[in-house]
Amino acid sequence: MSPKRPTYALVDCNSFYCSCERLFRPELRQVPVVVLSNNDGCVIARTPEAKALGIKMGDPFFKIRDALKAKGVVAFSSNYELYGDISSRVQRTIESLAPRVEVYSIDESFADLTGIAEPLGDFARQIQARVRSWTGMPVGIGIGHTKTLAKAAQHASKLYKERTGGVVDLRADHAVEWLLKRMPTQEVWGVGRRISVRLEADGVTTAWQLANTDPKTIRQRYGVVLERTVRELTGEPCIELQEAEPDRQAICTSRMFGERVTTLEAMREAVASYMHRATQKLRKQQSLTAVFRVAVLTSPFGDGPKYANSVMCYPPYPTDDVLLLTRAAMEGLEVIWRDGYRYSKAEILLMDLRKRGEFTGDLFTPSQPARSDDLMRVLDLINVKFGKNALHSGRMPIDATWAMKREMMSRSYTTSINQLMRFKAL
DNA sequence: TCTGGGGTCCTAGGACCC
DNA sequence: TCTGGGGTCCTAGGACCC
Repeated sequence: MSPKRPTYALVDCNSFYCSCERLFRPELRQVPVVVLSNNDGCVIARTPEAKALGIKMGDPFFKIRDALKAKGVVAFSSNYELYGDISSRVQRTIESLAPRVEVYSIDESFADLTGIAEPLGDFARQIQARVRSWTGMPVGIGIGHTKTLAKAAQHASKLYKERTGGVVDLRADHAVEWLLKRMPTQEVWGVGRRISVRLEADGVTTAWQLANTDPKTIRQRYGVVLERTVRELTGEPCIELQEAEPDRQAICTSRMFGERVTTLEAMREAVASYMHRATQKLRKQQSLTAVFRVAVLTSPFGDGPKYANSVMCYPPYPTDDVLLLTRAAMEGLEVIWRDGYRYSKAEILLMDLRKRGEFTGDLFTPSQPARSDDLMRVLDLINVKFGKNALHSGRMPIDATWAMKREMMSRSYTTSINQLMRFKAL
């Protein structure tokens, strides 16, 4: 084995959202905890204790509310401000030890361990211990020669936590074989429900069988994505580490309402609010949008009349000006709005994003005037200083009737001076 | 009453061009 | 009788991820 052979670690926070809540509620360490989606809709994170009680991902909260209470499960509304801040602390801690890190999601990072001194198992335990001591977050770590194998190793570290202490080194061939033989295809990174059903019909049920199919045949029957997965399972790297986070190609803000919207006026407020949020993300990555889409939808559930429609809107020039975009969105909304429905959701999708400067105006296509730039700069400065929604367009309400329901939300302990943790001396 | 949100990549097919 | 071929761009839809 060449010492240069690529080696990756996947660092994964255990039940991330739930663990964030537990950080500031130590009395819940042994108590089953779940975190709910927006509007307290359904379960999106569970501690092992909650899993053991049979609570499933996606269980609608209103159906299991009483059962949760009876079993002593504590439920939280999702608090993304808190999770986002804890996440960046964990990432910075990992980066203090590993030179090259890809932030893969809010609770997972890949680290490139190529060339790091053996034993790597000890190095991984060092990361684990430092994250625990600096942030309080428990993490599991998997090591492999490809990202897909590192993922599989991390999966095993969770499954066999007692034996492994949450660190699995899956570089040896016999270890790979042992694990993949016990791993259903659907647990493999990149194999979802649809593909696993088709694979099963082809007689492939374990990751080991998948690793031993002919990649060319897989490409023909399933496409290049699965082919890469197969190669990665055999130890051939096909997916590289992405250190720099690429700019988004589309920015979407869509949310269910806390209660149904039935008037155009309320829908205008909602669309303006979503545009406010979407353009903040847009300006953060310093892009301009040339086309966007506004959509309104009724709930797919229940037996009320259903309606969903969307419209593409074209601002006069690529822009990040929330006022201009909000006006255009209001015109678009007029086109698709129909009275008589109980709307459950609206959506803003900013598309055709361009970097500033990439777009060159000419005589006939103007570009954004400097006063818009100035105004947006001031808007963002004020909102950084006084909170995300301190300054906003007049269309956006201060207190909306349709706002998200979050009845069980914890404090923003780490990001708001008014919500710090409090102690009482006895 | 009440069922998440935000992304990515790939492919197929149509329009259009020379 | 015989009815091109290759390229690009765009869009819609499907699959996946957390």
